[in-house]
Amino acid sequence: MIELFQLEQMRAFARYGTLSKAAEELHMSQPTLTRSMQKLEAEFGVPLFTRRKNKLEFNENGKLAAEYAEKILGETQNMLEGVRALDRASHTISIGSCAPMPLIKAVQNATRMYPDRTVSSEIKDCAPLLEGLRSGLYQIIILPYRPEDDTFTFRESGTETLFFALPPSHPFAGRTEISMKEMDGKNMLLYADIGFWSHLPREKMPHSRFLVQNERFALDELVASSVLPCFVSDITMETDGKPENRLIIPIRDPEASVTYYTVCLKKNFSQVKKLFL
Amino acid sequence: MIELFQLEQMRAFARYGTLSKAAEELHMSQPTLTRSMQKLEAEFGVPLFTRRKNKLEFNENGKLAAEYAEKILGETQNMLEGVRALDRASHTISIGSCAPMPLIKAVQNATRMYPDRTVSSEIKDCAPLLEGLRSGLYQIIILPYRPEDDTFTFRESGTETLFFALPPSHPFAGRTEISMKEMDGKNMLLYADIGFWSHLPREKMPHSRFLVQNERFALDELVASSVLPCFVSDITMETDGKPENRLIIPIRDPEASVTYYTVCLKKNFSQVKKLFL
DNA sequence: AGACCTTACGGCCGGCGTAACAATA
DNA sequence: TATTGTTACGCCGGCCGTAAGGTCT
Repeated sequence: MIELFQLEQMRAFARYGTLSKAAEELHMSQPTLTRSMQKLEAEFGVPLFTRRKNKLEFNENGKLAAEYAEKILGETQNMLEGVRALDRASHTISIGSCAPMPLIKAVQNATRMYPDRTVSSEIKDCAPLLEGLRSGLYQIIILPYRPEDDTFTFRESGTETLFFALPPSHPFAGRTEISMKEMDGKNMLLYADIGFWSHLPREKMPHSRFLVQNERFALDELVASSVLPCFVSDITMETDGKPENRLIIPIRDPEASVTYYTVCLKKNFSQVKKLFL
Repeated sequence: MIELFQLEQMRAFARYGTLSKAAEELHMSQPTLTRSMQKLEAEFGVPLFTRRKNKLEFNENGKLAAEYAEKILGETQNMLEGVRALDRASHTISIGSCAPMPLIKAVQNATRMYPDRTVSSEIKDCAPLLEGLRSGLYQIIILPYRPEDDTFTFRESGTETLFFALPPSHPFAGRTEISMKEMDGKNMLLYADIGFWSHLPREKMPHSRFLVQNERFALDELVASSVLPCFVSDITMETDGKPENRLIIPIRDPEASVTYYTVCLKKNFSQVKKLFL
């Protein structure tokens, strides 16, 4: 029976041109390779080589065989990688979210429910989240709205409400409510990784400029040491506390308050129901 | 390293459901198969089976691996068959012809020139001959006209002229020449395997009915024992002789005389030039 | 002389089958 | 009790590397 190792030897010969070189690359003795190729030829039952006294070359049969060998070895590699990837995926819980705050809770929950699995997570816009859920990239995703598609199962999983955090010196500091339109044109501090939240201010406050901070630390420093307004939410305040010297003013726009939904494929619900808070 | 034999064992297990059955089918002991699958699993580095005390089953990894195995083994089979087919083709000279008479000479010549090769031949219409030549199905073909395409090399290789063979009692028996149109409506004996020749009478004599004989013997018998006209050619008369009690009358139509051309792919000419008469 | 392929020889390891054991239905 | 899968054990064959031989550049 032909074996993969022989095909690998044949490939090495095809690549390096001589048995000597190939044997060296394969870390085996050259006579061993000679015998192995003879055996391979015998298994095919047709000549694969032209033999001149001290020169071995593929004939047409051999060239064709080598092409097939390349393909078969490639497919074998695919098999190994594919199966290992599947195994890995089955030990990983992958969570996608539209925003960071609900994700934190979801990851905590997943880690508690499946302590022996790896939990990976990422923040994306809603469209790629839905696509990723369909393709199996995520086991569950967190959206800021109810999904319509009935291939999904979902459950409400909390709300988040946005506020302006203004310095006491701000003209609007005394207000009980502010609309985003009123704040349009005012420059603001903004944290980079806020998922779908990043769309809202840019849409409603097109004349404002947002000083986007990639580092949490940098943002906190600037909030503390500047009078630039920024956003907070009820959840960030619950976890990180209210910023010092800031007044928290509700936002009138209804979009400032969202309900999150944890979503999975209906067919996978039984496997992932423990992930639903 | 994973070996094909292991993939075959895996496939057998996938097909027969238990190691015992699979081992039996593979003509090996069952403990051997147990060990082999353990080793395979180790080589993947991930579990492929769920083990209950006396039940072995594929898990999801194993199912995926088995799919790949199927594919790889199939490709291996293709390799064997493909290479063997190529080898066989390289030992075979395949000749296609539009008509039987020039083919006889061509086959004789090929057998003489390449006594160690198998010569295979077939009669087809011109279109499939040209296609077959392009696709490598034939090394050379014989056409009744010069090919135009300049990827071909050709050489004139004889002519063939058709005649009517009439019984002495036939009204036209005294003529020195007859056109096919004059014979239209008269029923005739016709041999089946005459290649492109079979088109000509049907075209020029649409009102005649042709009593097609598949057997050479039957045709000869009928020619001898009936007064039905039939066709002969200069070549058939050269090899088989003139039919008894028949008058050979030339056909006026120019299509009754053709020149044959032996054709090969230009790029193959050096390999097959010995086949050109 | 150096590079290359093939054949000869002897050691050794890996895989095989038998046997024994454990669990299930 | 019959079937199935796993482990233990000892044997044997096949594969390997070394060595030697022959050919070509």
